Amino acid sequence: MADIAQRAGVSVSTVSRALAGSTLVAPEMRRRIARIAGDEGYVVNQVARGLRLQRSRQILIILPTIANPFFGEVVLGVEEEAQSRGYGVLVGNTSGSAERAEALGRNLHTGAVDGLILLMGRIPDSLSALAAKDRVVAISERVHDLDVPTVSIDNAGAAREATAHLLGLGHRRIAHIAGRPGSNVAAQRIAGYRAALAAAGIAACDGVVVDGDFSVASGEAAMARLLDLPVRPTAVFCAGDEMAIGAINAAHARGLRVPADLSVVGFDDIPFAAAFNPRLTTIHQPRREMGRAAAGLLIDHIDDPQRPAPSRQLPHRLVIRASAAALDHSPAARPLVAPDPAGGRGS
Amino acid sequence: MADIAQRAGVSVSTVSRALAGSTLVAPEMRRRIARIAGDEGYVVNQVARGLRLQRSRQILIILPTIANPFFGEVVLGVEEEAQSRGYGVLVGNTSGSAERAEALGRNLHTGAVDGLILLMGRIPDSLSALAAKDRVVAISERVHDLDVPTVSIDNAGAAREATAHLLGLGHRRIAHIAGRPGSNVAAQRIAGYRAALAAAGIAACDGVVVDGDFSVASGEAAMARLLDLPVRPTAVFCAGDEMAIGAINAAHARGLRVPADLSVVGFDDIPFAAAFNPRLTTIHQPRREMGRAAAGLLIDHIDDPQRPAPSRQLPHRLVIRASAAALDHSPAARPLVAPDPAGGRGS
DNA sequence: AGGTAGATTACAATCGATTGCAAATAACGT
DNA sequence: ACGTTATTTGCAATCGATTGTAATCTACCT
Repeated sequence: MADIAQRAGVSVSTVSRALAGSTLVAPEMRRRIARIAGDEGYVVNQVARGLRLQRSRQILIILPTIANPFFGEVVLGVEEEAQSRGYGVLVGNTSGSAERAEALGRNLHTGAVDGLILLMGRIPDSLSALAAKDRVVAISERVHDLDVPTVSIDNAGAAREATAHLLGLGHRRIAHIAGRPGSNVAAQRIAGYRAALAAAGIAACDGVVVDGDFSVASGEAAMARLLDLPVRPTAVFCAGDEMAIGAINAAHARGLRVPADLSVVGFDDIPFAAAFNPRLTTIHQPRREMGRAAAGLLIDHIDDPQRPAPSRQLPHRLVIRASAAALDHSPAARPLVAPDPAGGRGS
Repeated sequence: MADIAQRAGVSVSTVSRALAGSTLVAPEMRRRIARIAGDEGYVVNQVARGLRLQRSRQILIILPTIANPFFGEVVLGVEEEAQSRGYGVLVGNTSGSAERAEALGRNLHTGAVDGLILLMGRIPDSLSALAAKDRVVAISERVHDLDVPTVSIDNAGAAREATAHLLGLGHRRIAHIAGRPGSNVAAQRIAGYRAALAAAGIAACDGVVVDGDFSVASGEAAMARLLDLPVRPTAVFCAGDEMAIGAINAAHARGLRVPADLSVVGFDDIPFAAAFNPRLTTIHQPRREMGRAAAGLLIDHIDDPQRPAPSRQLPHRLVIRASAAALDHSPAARPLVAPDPAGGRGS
């Protein structure tokens, strides 16, 4: 910038004002400076600017792993909203490391970013202190039991709806493969599942809940355990699509057909849910909208710290595809080991 | 920091040195300052620090979309290496917007980050100038025809291997669903596919190439076109797993069984490749290693700008699973519209 | 011609760290 | 007791911007 100032024969303050489009600098001079800056390939140093202004116009999304397909579109939504309001978005991956989460969170204190969006429920205590403060909003998972504004869906209601769908198809022995113990949303989905069974007057002992951790492998393992039960469930509601996929694969491995022998309902409607075979019946979360809403809340609050960010709940939707079907009461149904007429499955 | 200095009755320079662990400050004083800093909950302002030192110890990964499952583990690899060398990692999503890509790239100039890792081949011209410079490495896709150090696999060789696998299973009419036109890796994979056919003495006209764009939908559309051909291919090699999944779904929609009626080989070995039904035979890319290697190259170069970063090629691996099988020569095979004995597919 | 409002531009402080060099203090030998 | 060296600490400049206030300049009015 000093370069440009010298070139234009003015002081750096004038250059700064000219580049900022201030009316305090003569229009002709403004054009001249803009031209020189262009020629020089000058770009303002955001670090210096950030130091002076004490803000970066950047927000940071912290998530456990970028590999989780649920997050992709959430990030997109955040970016749409942020961009339209002049903010940039960065994504930080903790890989489950508390240390890394802490390092990322520090970016808020150090002025590198103006706000934080958390896509995880478990955060190190050092971050709690931070999150309790300000300029932080969460998506999907409530952060511990902190009072962080959260954008989510009605997880219990959605789980109730998913289970009711299965009940409506005639199923009575409906199992549940739950999310990671300790997760808030996992608990809410269990509660919704139980509520639906109770509302249908089904005894608790006919409902079976097995814990998973949202991964394909955990769904497979959980399903294997369910299939070993003396009296096998005819349907299973999974707290995540990956676990539903794992469950279906486990059923296939036993020669069971989905949905003919076993109905499966997932949760999240991840991008692959519609491409999987069979196509997954699942609860759709408005991921992009959730991202937008969270970014909106956060930026509102950054731009006007007076206004506290409220929590928001967005509508979900049951998407009926092909992995859950009406219960077949014929005696041939539900064989212990189903024949596999297609012959092409598994290996 | 001034606070701490006052509290400890020393100057800020002493505090700075104490916190940096300099031997120039008395051990006792160092402990005292560390304690006070801890009590105050002080964290150094990285923006100010970055301005003074002209480096941030952060690197930025720029990718087209975080939703692409290929990238997840690459990012993990980058993070592992970066963390072990004292660098932080941020991820920037362009969503295909050149404007956003440019804004992200500027972070290098402005000192917000010390280096860039590009996971995309197409970058705006404004970024080209930048990329041509320094402190930039690419993964997988070569950047335009710029001389940016690149970490990749032997795409042509891998494609040749995949096609040879199909040839080895007895297939002769092998189609190819290619990646996005203009993509470097797509072109290399086409070349490898052609080379394999040529080496097997198969006339070019028996090879059919249809363009896709790496998405599930494009694979589905491409396969539909291939199945409309007067003489249908018995196998297809897809330049990406998502397209392979789309192709398989298109085949199912026509009542064809995979691999009984159609063999499919993918590319990338994305996380879902093993969970899909049928499990995908595909080329595995060492994603995590690629991330590590790229980060290593970049940081080597940042830490010692003398040393130019070389390109590196990592080994790939053909993973044989269940989506490709030996060609069935029986007359019943390859019906125009296959019966669907399982009855549970599609909807 | 003198004065003044209005338009431009420059000066200098500031953001929060780091660091070379000078200054102060302590320890020690003679 | 004094000079010398070793150890600590402080001063002040620096990184690259922004901005309140002062200074300068222009032009116009009387």
